[in-house]
Amino acid sequence: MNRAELPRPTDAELAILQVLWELGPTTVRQVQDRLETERGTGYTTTLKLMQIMFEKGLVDRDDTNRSHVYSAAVTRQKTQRQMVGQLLDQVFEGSAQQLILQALSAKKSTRSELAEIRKLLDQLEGGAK
Amino acid sequence: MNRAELPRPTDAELAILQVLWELGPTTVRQVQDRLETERGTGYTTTLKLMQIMFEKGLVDRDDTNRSHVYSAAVTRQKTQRQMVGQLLDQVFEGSAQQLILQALSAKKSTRSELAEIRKLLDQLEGGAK
DNA sequence: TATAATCTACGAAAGTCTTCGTTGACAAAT
DNA sequence: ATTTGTCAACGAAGACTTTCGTAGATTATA
Repeated sequence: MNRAELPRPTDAELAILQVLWELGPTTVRQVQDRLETERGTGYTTTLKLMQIMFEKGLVDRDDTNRSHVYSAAVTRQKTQRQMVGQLLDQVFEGSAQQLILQALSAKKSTRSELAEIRKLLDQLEGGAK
Repeated sequence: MNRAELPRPTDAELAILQVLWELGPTTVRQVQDRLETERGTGYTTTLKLMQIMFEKGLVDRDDTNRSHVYSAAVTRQKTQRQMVGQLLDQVFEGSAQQLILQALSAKKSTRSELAEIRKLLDQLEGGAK
């Protein structure tokens, strides 16, 4: 079991992780094709970043074929937890409510989305002390 | 009205902003006294950071006295909004619900805190389409 | 007044992040 | 078989971040 704490992904690394999370195991080329439109960076930039991410342990790599196949070594959920936790410490003084308030105002939610959150609250209320 | 988009504060800058938000206008020395315990950095480091933040427009400065008095040029709320928005884009695919779910699981909330969130949902439901 | 303490300013070092050019290996096309 | 295209590897440049030492000015103290 690897319990070593992985570093927080940088901005460029997160963009790559997003693609890996969405597509599953893919080559640099596939990631690059996706990022080129939204980031406009060159192929070797993406390659280099993914190599660095491999060294950091953020991605796994299958190099049996000439085109190496990369996959995320951290789950989206774990990364979400890590970054939310840090954000709570850095700008919310640990107040989850304040964060939730900002999240709700940052992006207008539909009625059904609000209902889902309400459902979530119902579930949590069973376990809250 | 200054509508120019300010850069996202770095980690060290956020630590300083936290102090400025809490104490209001203060000197470098006061910020440093607060940060020394939790960060262990020297005085000139804090000074330099605050000078850089002034150049970036993240803080204001009153230099009428020899000890300059700094104050946050960005509100905590605005910074929260900025960082939550970015986090939503970077790791939540824009889903506020997912972020809220993680926020709730990242820090156990009490029953009364959950009730407050519920109240907030009630308010929002008036305006949701 | 002389000494010590405190402050700003400056510069630079060390680390990280992002970018890309170049090279050499390998594969595909002609 | 030669040419063309694709890939990983490497190195390095440039920007940014964080750190601190040193110098010079100002204030406080002895």
